Amino acid sequence: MPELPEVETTRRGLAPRMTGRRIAAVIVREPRLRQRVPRRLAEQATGATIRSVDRRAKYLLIATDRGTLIVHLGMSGRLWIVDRHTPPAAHDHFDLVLDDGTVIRLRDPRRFGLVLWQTGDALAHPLLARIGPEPLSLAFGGSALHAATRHRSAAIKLVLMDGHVVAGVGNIYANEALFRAGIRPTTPARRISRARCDRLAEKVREVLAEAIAAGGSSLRDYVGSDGEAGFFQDRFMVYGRAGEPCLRCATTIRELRQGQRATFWCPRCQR
DNA sequence: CTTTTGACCTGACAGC
DNA sequence: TGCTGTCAGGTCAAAA
Repeated sequence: MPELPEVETTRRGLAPRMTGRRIAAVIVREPRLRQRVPRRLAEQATGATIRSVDRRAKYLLIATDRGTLIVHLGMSGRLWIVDRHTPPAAHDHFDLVLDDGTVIRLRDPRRFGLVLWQTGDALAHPLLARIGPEPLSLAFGGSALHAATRHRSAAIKLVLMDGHVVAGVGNIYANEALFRAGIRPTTPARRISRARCDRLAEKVREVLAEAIAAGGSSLRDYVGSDGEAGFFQDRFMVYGRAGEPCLRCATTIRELRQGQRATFWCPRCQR
């Protein structure tokens, strides 16, 4: 379900409701996520006071005075606020109950998500330590992208989706950024000039920022932490539009497979 | 080191 | 209606 804009939308919805609150209870109904939910999570986290709710790539970092709860939504996860009397439904694997009665609930049918606990520096966790620069930070730009791609013969779209090159660019926004940059997704990464790296990095930032401003994209059942749907899906130029006319030049949008993921592109606008 | 492939898991949907 | 096959927003480990 969620790419970076959806995770950021979730973070923004949760942060004001969670910051400063104490964790009153931790309920694990199904520990078998991508990694097993730590057995001692409840005893470690209960009673901790939440300092902040942050994001690194697509990981949510709920920092407390005792350690950090690391949550990833995988493909189908969603983290939202429910009334404390809402009975858990199917796939509601995890609840965080706060001292004011707020319940933060994780629903994840496919169980590709994660709930982990890390004491000390959360960013030192093995899953986070080697992630590339945040796309919306100053550390990412044409210069960084150019440097990271010089020895990569793989297709630019695959490299863009490699979290060690740049954090959090998933399938939808990789497709959309490449369209905006006018770059063919199959181009070997090392063949992209510095000028085009500048342009591509700029378009990655632009499309992510626009999607965050729109509250993310609501596909299938995704909604934000407050239950509101995002609406960026209405602005897709290529994603999911195979066979339809390009919104810029009317050429038929094409589809191919790269790394077992669907790629959509306009053969005229992207070269 | 990089690249490629398969694995994890459930639900929705198309086609028969 | 039910079966089968395919696909889905992510990421990692293993093999080449």
